[in-house]
Amino acid sequence: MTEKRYWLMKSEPSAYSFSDLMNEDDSTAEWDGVRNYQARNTMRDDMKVGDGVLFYHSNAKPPAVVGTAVIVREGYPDDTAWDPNSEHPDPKSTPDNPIWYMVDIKAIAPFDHPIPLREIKATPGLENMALVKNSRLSVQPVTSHEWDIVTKLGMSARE
DNA sequence: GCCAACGTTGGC
DNA sequence: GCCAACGTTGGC
Repeated sequence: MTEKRYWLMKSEPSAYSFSDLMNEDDSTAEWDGVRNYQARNTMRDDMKVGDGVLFYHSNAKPPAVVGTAVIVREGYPDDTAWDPNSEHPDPKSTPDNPIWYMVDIKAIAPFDHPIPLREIKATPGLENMALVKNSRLSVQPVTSHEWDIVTKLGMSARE
């Protein structure tokens, strides 16, 4: 039994929001369309069923962590890559030689209080989050300590 | 293998 | 809308 790990995944809410995920059958969706090698490697090699996910809204007002999700299927080829009608086709990727991978995630719960990036930057213990350090990575690791702080902030009732 | 040009991300 | 940071492409 390996230790449960934690991740953060970004989406622009205008393209796909946490509410969209909640509205899927079984609150579950394929996380397709990722075309970045580092994010690909994370999904293909590192994410395991049961790992926790912070769902982050980028390019939002304000940008914020808005809820939690869980990995329900481990990395498998992203078939949208060889669909010319998909949003991110990549003719170099084929069923025999897939380049891009995806996972399935399932929504757990929206935060009572979304945590804006501004607050993450100002919270002791979160200043080293990949979100702050490398703001462009769309799938990134989160430490268990960071997970505890963020979920506690997000789920607790505040004045 | 270097690196300039270019495209994308994403906060502000 | 601006632009910094970063990744990718492609000429050489």
